[in-house]
Amino acid sequence: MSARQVTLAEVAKQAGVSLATASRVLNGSTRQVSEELSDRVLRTAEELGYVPNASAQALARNSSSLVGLVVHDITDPYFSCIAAGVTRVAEEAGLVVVLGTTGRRPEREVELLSTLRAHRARAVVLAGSRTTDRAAQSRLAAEIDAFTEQGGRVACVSQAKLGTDTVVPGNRAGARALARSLAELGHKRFAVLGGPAELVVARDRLAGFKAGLADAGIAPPVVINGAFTRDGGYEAALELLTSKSRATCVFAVTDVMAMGAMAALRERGVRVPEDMSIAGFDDIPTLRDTVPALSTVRLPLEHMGELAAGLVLDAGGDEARTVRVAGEVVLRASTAHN
Amino acid sequence: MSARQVTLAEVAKQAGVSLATASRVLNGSTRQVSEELSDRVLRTAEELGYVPNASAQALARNSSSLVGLVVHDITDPYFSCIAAGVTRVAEEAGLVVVLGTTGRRPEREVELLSTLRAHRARAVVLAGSRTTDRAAQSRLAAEIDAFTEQGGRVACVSQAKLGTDTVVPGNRAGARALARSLAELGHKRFAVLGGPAELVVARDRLAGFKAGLADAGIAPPVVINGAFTRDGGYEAALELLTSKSRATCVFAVTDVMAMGAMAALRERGVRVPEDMSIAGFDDIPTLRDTVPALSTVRLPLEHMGELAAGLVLDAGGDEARTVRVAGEVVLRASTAHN
DNA sequence: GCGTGGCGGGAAAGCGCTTTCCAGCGCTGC
DNA sequence: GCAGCGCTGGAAAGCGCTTTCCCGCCACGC
Repeated sequence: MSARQVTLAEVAKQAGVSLATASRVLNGSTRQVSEELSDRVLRTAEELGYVPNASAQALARNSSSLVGLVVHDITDPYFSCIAAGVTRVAEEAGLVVVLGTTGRRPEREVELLSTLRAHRARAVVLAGSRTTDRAAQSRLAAEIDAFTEQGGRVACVSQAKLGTDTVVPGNRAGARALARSLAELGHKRFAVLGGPAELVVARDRLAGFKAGLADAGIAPPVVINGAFTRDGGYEAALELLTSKSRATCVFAVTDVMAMGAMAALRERGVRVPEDMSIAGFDDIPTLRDTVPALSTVRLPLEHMGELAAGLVLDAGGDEARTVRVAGEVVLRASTAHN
Repeated sequence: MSARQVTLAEVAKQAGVSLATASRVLNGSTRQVSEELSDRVLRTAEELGYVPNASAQALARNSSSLVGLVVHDITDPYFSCIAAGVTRVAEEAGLVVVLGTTGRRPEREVELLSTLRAHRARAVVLAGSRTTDRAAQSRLAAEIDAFTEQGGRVACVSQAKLGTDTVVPGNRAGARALARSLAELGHKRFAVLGGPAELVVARDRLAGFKAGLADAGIAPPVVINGAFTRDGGYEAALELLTSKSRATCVFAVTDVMAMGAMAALRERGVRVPEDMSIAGFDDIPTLRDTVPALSTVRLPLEHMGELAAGLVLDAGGDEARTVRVAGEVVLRASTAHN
């Protein structure tokens, strides 16, 4: 146990070259090394099972191979899809992904960013949805500044007015298009199961949906806010049912909430789509096999993760770049004509 | 941009103390520092926005705060649940989780382990399912040895004869109990949608299921192997249907495969559970709202992640420890009396 | 023949921290 | 009164690497 790790110095000594030469061979510096020495070093390194000490490299180079990924909840398929995209790109670039979960606590996001700064992470992707809480936002902004000051790059997925690179899904436009499509099905009275009022994503989707209804000349929807989770959707749907609303179609601002809502409807004997149509947002792959199949707005989540990682990994200028990603309305069995 | 990072030396100088003292104050060494100096250091550190350089600390202490987590596919809810458990425990312990995904390629697992070794990760949780491929296993074993040699700890989730700490779900026992429960429903002819033959988890579940059927005096099931994914389940179910098997109940070795299978059945007009009962394994939370609700064997996935992280984080002896986790049969609407 | 420049190799100075070792000092015990 | 001890503070030696700087060597041109 605990045999000491093989160091570059040992490799160099064994190969009969200097530390500098060994280093140059084993990490591909700009400097040339004669083939003979190079071979010798490579061979000894192999024999000894040399693995460079990443901390030492990071220290000497003043830059690490870490990329941060901050999500609210990795079990939420929305985030795990994005995470998959980010890790794929990062791993291809030979980088290592550090996963941080916030449990939706803004202060945790700040902590994580600070930890990542301590590790001199090269970049970080913030996949959490921004809030409108001013205090939290400004602390976060300060951390982000500190992080970029230090030479790290930051990208956000979803709305962010933080001056960072951003991948922006078409929340507003997608929800608006969805509303119009649903209106075309003949529905006149709508309800929306919204997320927490301070979540920008939730607000955008709600606003977009309202706009779409307005486009179609339909009265504004009943809005019920719940947590941004399956249970939030469940509770909100129950509330909707007890409210005696006469809505015939309900839009849950995420697929996950829609699942909860459908469970609630089912329990109360409300049939989908016969008694009530329901639509979600995101088009979570794992949920595509549900019955009735959920109408939704498809977002290329994994691709969004890739895009964010791409933004954050190529140097880019000082300009904050924004990549827009469109949502595509997908009507399935959970919404019917009315 | 790129303002130089505040170092301990600057803090020390500013506070008028030595480097040693500053270090002692800011990281809580065993040594005492007078309250006066301590306060001064703390205050200056705060003022300057000092954040210790994790790489330098890791180098000096020869141990980092990184914990590796290796999974096949983070979008698979099985893994994302485990990941959630691991990250929770790690974060509580003040550690940082490095996420690696293998895409089910054994060599990638080895690579990741080597990277984690380079980073002097303190520990790693391997959540991928072991295979029976001897070559791959031995390379992995070598990497694991190298890792532990260097002082790191390794834990596996699910079967592993690699001499590491392990969290073992009751795959065999769970599947066996499930088979008996299904037999009690009156089914006589069974089919199993198994995973790839070399996956230990898949084999165990299959073996357990067979044993359970034998217990009930029922003929062995038709077995169709497919990929360990939703699509694998879908394909396998199609194959089952075209095989003209007369099974009335099918067991998919994972919930995710069961979802694919149900989709296939639905497409072919086979009603669940009227025409065919179906059961899965894992009890993935995200899938609990599906209709018909899936009968399955519940595994406390998130808790398993916590257990694995726990094993790998408390020092423990040299003994490889094993924690067994029981599966609990949960019959729901997808299985009916026959 | 000698200055020049390019090139491969090595010595050594860091990178930012931890930790050992030593110095000084105020107490205690005889 | 003094040796001895415990305690706090600082100097300095690393930790394992990268990279600058320098040196010697070998064409080459005049």
